[in-house]
Amino acid sequence: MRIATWNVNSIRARAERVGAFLDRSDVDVLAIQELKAKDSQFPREVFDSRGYEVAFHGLNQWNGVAIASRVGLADARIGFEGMPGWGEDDAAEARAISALCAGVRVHSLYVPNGRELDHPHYAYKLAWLDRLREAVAAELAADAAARLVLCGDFNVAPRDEDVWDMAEFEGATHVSQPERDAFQALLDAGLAEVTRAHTPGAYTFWDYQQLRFPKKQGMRIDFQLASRALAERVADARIDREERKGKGASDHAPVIVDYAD
DNA sequence: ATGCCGTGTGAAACACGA
Repeated sequence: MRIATWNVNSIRARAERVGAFLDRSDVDVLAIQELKAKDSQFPREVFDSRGYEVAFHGLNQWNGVAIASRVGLADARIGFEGMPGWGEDDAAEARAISALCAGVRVHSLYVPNGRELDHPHYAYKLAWLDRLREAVAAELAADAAARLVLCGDFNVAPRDEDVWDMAEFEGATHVSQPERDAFQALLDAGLAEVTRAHTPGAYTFWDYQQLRFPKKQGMRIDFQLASRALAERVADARIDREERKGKGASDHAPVIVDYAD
């Protein structure tokens, strides 16, 4: 089974590109982040016309997540147990959705950005990651052999090599120790990051500003974290860097993993 | 060339991203 994760930065602006990606990439499941659309605005036809079932969750112009599958899509769940909210009303944001696809619990996650180290959004990000860890731990405690994968934009660069120049990130989010500790804690809960070993030195995101892509100044912040039972089935992984090229590209590239049946 | 920020809202300027 081939599973991809991709922060598309607007599903409406990227509808044609997403369709073209499905046509050429032969993915069975696509986890999508940053829809930037509410449910009523979601372009179902992109997926319907290609034989993909799709579950999506969008509340407004921010965030938004979806899962498309051509190998079955059942028991879609919005959010996760204990997911923190944000804002004055502490409302849940559209940052998590999961579904059962061919026996695998696939999560599509858009981890909060954090904004600045002293911003309330940073504390929100850390709490969000910690509650996610608890939810995963509970899921694996119930079934240690569960096949599950956390796909998404984690907004954390776990290692120094995951940014082009650490000097550019002094005092910045994404590389701070608490964020990296939170990411590691997710792994310690019983998950393995399965893309890095197959894509050494690669990035998944390049800022639109400052010519980051042609300068090869990117970040590795998009991952697939698989449970042990699924991680042992990984055959290959790649990052579709071509997708970042040209007019109308998302600032993130798709991250694709092949799992043996 | 991969090329100097993009998307949504709403109709100018701002929120948000990382």
